[in-house]
Amino acid sequence: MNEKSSGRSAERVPLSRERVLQSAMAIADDGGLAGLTIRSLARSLETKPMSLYHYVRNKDEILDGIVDAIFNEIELPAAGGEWKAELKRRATSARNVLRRHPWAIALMESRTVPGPANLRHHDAVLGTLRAAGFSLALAAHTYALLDAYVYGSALQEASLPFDGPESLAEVAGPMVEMFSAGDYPHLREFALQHVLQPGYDFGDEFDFGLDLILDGLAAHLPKPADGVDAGAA
Amino acid sequence: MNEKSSGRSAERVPLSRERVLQSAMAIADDGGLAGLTIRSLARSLETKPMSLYHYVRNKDEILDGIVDAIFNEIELPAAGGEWKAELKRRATSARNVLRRHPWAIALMESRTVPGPANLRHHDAVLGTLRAAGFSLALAAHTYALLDAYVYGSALQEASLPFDGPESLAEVAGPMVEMFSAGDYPHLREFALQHVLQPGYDFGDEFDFGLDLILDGLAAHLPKPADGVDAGAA
DNA sequence: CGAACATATCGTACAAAGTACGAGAATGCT
DNA sequence: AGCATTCTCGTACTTTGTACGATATGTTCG
Repeated sequence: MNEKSSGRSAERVPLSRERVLQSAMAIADDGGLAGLTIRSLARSLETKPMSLYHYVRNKDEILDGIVDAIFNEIELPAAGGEWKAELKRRATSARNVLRRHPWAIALMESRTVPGPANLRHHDAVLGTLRAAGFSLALAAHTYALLDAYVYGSALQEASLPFDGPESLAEVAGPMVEMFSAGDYPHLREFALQHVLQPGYDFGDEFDFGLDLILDGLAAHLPKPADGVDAGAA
Repeated sequence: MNEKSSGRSAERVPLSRERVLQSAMAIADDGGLAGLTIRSLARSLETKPMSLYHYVRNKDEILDGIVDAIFNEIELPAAGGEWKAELKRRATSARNVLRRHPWAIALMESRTVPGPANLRHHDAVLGTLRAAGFSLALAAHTYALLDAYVYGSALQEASLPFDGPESLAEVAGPMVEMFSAGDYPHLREFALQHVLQPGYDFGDEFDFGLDLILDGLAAHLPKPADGVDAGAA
């Protein structure tokens, strides 16, 4: 009746590259990148460090892998849809993903080899833009601008010393006092009169910028051609 | 006639926190963050690892220190100047600094305690905005948007697998072939028809976005009041 | 001048990390 | 059953940050 030693061993899911990457993400999610070590990863998979090396070449490959997994979580824009709505959806999704996995931002800089999910992603966005009539040049501008904004926003949020509107006061209060000496008058005003006011949430800033950018881009499109008909030619 | 042992020892500049940080930046500049270790730092200062600990508490303090040094290199906007020009100057300067020190971007995310240069910087930008008539709310939006864009652009450039328009071809050529299989058709078109065309330089994308953002912001200002005179109240 | 103290240097050593090497166990195929 | 392939992991080496405490180098005061 026994298969190997204990009945428990039967339910032991076999190791796999997928499981390794999944576990790695889970660890990074709640311990930061620093908490992700080969040893901690092995522990969480109930195995030993060196066993992992059968599924990944080295730690860098794990990092590349989880960065690409991130791209898989971001919603792709639909090629047929209205470009502004599609881009907004995609940007918002990307931003939410990066909020959920703040460690990914730091990784993006160091991992220069794009994975398949990353490529698929870029391709879909370009497809949406081209279908909407963006020239190649404008598509390039758009892509650079939007992505910079999304990543930059994520970077900003990740480097804030607080996590949400609640914990803001805990940090900002003491901080304001520190520079009540007279340095940083504008910063002081800004903190006291705006940021620390009830209802302020830094997270809300994202939409303002996103809309401003999308509207600005719309103005660069040759002809919306959404009048009933322009008589044309 | 001898002072200590050899005449050479006289010209040995004494260690100091400044020199430690300076050396750290130099090492990071040409070896990346990974090249910056306590030992490599000590070597470059011609001393021994443990000697550094008299000037900094630990490595984290070094990292905080060089991040703040980065902010010192960014041009501050003048409070009196025309806001758009001032913001553009500052954004361009920040972007250039981050290009020169790409490692700084990765650090920004992890270092959550702002240094004095960082604070001074924020204060100056806010001052410029307020002087130009930005409400606190609009100033917050502006700051978030512009910084996100600048940092995001830097992040993008840092994660490119090439360094300039020249080395682009070396990397992109093989890459395009890799997905000539039929996947990523838009990416392929984009690369072949646009990015790989002579004259394309990703670095040029920055200005497009910056101008778009600044123009968009201008539209949010209550009244330029730059007509000869508005009769006013 | 010398003793006492402060400041700065650094030798030694340890813990935590990535991973090379190769032995052993498990599994599949004929 | 026997062999080959695949997977597991024990051991050990290297690189890192840095704790601890010893030395050396001024500085001050009697």
